[in-house]
Amino acid sequence: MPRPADPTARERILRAAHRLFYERGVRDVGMSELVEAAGTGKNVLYRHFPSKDDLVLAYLEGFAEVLDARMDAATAGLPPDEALVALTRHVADLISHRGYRGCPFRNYLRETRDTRSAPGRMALAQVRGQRRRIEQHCAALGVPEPDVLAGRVRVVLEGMYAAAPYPERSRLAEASVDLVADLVADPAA
Amino acid sequence: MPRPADPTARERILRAAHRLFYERGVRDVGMSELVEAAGTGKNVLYRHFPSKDDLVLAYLEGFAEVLDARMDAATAGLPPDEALVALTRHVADLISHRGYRGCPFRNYLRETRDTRSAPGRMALAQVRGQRRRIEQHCAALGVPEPDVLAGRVRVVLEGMYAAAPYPERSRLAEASVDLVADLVADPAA
DNA sequence: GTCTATATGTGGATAGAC
DNA sequence: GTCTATCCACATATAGAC
Repeated sequence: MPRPADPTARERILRAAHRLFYERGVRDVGMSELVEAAGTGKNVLYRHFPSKDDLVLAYLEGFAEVLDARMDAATAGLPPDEALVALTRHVADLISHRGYRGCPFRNYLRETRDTRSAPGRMALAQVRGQRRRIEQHCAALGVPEPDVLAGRVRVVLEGMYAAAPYPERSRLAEASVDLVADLVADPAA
Repeated sequence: MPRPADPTARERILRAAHRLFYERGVRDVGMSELVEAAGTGKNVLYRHFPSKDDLVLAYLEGFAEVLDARMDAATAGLPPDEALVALTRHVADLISHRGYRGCPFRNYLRETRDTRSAPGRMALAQVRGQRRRIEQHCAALGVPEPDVLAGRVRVVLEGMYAAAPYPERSRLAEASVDLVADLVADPAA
């Protein structure tokens, strides 16, 4: 297979994009600041990524790969009820972590209100993917109204992501895990 | 009392700011577009609002006045358990409404990540005010752990606000109201 | 590959003609 | 008050020297 001339520059760019875009937001970070952080030239950046949207898309795809893998690992092989709690536990651990800045896909969508360009559609697909996960687990539970339970769980997860910037996020994360555990244990409540 | 020379220009500016800032976000709307929508001159705008932050602050304060009043009206005179449900019901009605674009204060904070300037601190104060409302109602309930319940209710409300852009927001709103009603009815669950 | 200069557009903010 | 021109900073994106 054809091998790129030198992967180091591309890697440095992606690493800088990952850090800066996530910490400060896509709109706040200019291409000039990015090349400075990557230690490369502008022409090299635009050779690898013809537009900023292309770089943002690569940034989001990199995040999706690792986040999806971790989410899969957190719920793999579990029965649906435990999977729902594990999924919530996983997100709770995420938002409790130092340096966590919220879900990168939701952040991008709310920052840009972009749902049409390539990165916008990609971020939307990620959010919908999480919705599908929850709905599938709820459907597998065999409860009379799985969509009602799925709606409740989704609201709690959205609330956790939204609470990521708050100082008391750890407390809210624990409250969310307990809440979802209760919901799954007694879906008719 | 001293009366401004002619309130019509200022009113038109505020009306245009209210509509454009809320629909498309503060960052997306430039001062040039704003004066065009208001049908006024730039010098007049900068005479009433010396900087964009001043205009944004006035925009947020206008929102706060009406939103606080409606929230007060929705929960006035109710016992704490009913107040919590009514508060949730109120937000559920808000996000189900056509043209609703989410909480303007949370939108501003997430759009700008600004918590230091005047509008940023004002938006933060609004979010904290809602937190205080919930915590006071929970404390008045007399349950053993009011903070745990408050955390659960807050996560649900944050989730509702975050779900405002979703097409299925009405379903999620109803699920949220039912969920909070269950939580209040059986706080130990 | 790095580095500098620059084209082009747009942001907030100002000044002047009328 | 309206309307136009403009300053300055910074955004994306391009071109060229080395």
